[in-house]
Amino acid sequence: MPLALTERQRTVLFTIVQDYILIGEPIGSRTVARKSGLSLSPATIRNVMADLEEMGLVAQPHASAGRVPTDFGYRYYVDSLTSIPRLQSNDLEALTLSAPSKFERIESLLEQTSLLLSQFSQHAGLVFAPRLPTIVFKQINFARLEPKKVLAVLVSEAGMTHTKVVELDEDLLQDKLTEMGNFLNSQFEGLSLREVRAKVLEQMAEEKAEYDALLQKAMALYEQSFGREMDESPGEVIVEGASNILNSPEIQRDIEKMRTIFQAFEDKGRLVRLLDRCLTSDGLSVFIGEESEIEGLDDLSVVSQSYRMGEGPLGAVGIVGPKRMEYVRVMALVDYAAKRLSHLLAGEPV
Amino acid sequence: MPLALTERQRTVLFTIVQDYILIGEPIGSRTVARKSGLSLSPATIRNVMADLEEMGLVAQPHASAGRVPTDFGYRYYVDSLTSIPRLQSNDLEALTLSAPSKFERIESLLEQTSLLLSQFSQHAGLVFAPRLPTIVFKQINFARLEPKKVLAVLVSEAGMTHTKVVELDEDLLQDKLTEMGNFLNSQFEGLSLREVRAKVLEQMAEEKAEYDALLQKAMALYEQSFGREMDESPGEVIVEGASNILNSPEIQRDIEKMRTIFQAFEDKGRLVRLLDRCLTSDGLSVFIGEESEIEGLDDLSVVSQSYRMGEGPLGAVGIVGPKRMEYVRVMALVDYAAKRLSHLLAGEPV
DNA sequence: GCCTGGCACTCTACCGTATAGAGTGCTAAG
DNA sequence: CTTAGCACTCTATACGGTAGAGTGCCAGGC
Repeated sequence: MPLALTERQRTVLFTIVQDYILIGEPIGSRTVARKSGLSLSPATIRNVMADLEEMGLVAQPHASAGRVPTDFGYRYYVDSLTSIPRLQSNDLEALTLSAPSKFERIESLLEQTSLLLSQFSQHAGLVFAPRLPTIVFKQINFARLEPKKVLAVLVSEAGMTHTKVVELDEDLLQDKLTEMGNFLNSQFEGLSLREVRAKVLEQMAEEKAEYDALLQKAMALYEQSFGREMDESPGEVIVEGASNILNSPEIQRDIEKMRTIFQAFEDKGRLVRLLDRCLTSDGLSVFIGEESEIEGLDDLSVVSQSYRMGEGPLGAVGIVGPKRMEYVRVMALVDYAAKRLSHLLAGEPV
Repeated sequence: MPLALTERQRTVLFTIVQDYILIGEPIGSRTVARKSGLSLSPATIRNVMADLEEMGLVAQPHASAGRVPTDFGYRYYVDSLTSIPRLQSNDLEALTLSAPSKFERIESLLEQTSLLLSQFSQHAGLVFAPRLPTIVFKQINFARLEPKKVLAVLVSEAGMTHTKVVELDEDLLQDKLTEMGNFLNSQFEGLSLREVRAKVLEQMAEEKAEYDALLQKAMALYEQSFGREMDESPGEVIVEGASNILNSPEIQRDIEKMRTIFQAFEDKGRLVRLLDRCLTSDGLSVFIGEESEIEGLDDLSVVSQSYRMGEGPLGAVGIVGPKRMEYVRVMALVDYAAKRLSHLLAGEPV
């Protein structure tokens, strides 16, 4: 049910939301009367506000205070934005100046993106690194660290590396390892790791005779290094500017809440659950309060957008801040950052 | 000047320090009289305390409060420990149960170590990853990402990888790149990156004719990827459990201080400066308050110890917490973690 | 000469009260 | 339907008084 509001009710609601985002204190009828442009008296506004409260869109912290938007109120406000906001020209200018236009390490590019988001929004920046199954195989190398102990290094198309130390039953010399690497490279280049995995399992199930022993072992070695990893790997999250959370007064009041929030930021495994929800929705996602379903973030909002390389989405970028964040600006920032990141990864100029 | 205290003064000071660490509130003469074992009256203790105050070892928050140790007081206390404390048996037991005894990725081993330190100390855990010049060359590989764009992947003896995207003047095919990698591997294996660098510069200065063109290019490619990096690279720091800082009441009172602390944790570049000081001292280091000379950590203490692989120290582990941390236990924890890490890296059983 | 009990003093933390201010809901009149 | 007016409620702030903890100092005792 889309919940129909009259024009007047919408205006009052939006005035409350926008002013509360700006001021941070409950908004009274007097203020709304002045700022809404409705030329109505505070008394009339009060009646409208009572209606909005009954619908669950606003609430009062205590009996004689002004109104504050509820989660539902924010949701209605955000849903009313018909298109993804564009950046203001001053933001755009500042961003083109300070955002990186090339990179030497993809990991630091992701980190810089997170940092940039946090600096421009004054909230916490969030970047989900590409997850193992979605990345595209470029090259694999093995290095013999000790007898029977090998380091597998996988390079993705985007230029990220993933490593794993593997213990072997037999001791393989570096020459053999290099040969195995070359073989795997010839077989797998350009496939996603999901596809690689399927191919490996298929080959291993087939007649052993088809390949010679070494190549069979190469397959097994790959499976041992990255095959299983794919199911378990929690994925990486890069959080920057978490301390900005301390700026918002509603958090400052409650130390216990602060602790929970910082713990949530530290527990990457928990955060990653957001990634899936963002990737499936395949657009700009806004999670208000408990909508994120992440323990500890129930007093915050998350805005995120996926970035891509080639066909599929790789990961996502986002901003975490208080529920009274400037949604319009933050949404524009996140969307811009995701698009820019996608371009950079594809090697296109920005 | 070693500052000579009478036996009685030492006892009173230590009682104040230990009790304040335990309780967190200013300690009065009455309490000291009871707990010090000195069988003196509070009045006498008060005289001793006045002496200690004059020497700058203790202070009163306000005129009619008990005494609190000053930074200097903590320093005297820590310096009085003649040897590095050993772990209590219950800690040792719990640690052997929950500490990892093998690892699949060195990066996650470092992370787990940081996490372990934070969990056992209830403060923030700190791990400085090995820095570029100190690591030992194992293997290098090049992957051609796009025309004229190559990813260099360096594997260290310990099994860490370092990557860099390099833009080339000419387009080199993967075959050539592989050949270049093999050549560099044959030249450099087992050298520290500092030594590698010296060798590269030396070779490049020599007669160009000595090597053929490709190998000359290989040297240049190495220099371009990791040569310069060595001077600039800020080094990596892994902080876990920063939210534990919120446990200490003296921090909770001052939101502004909290923000500064969290910002310090986020600014890895600033933290890394501690590493140098810890490596040069080459033992267990304790920085009390401003001694760390890190902006934002002036109300905290840092305990750290270096870990090693082979001859030289690689990096350091540590704990950051309030000045009234349990120094004895924390020092034992940090020392144990560093030793254990060194063993694991060397492939020895623990 | 050192130690100790006693005492006056100081400072904080806490509690209750009073007050100003903001904002509401309701009612009655335009 | 709108609005002015009014009584009511709740918060935040300031103020004063009190209990408690701890100190410094002094005078007397071992």
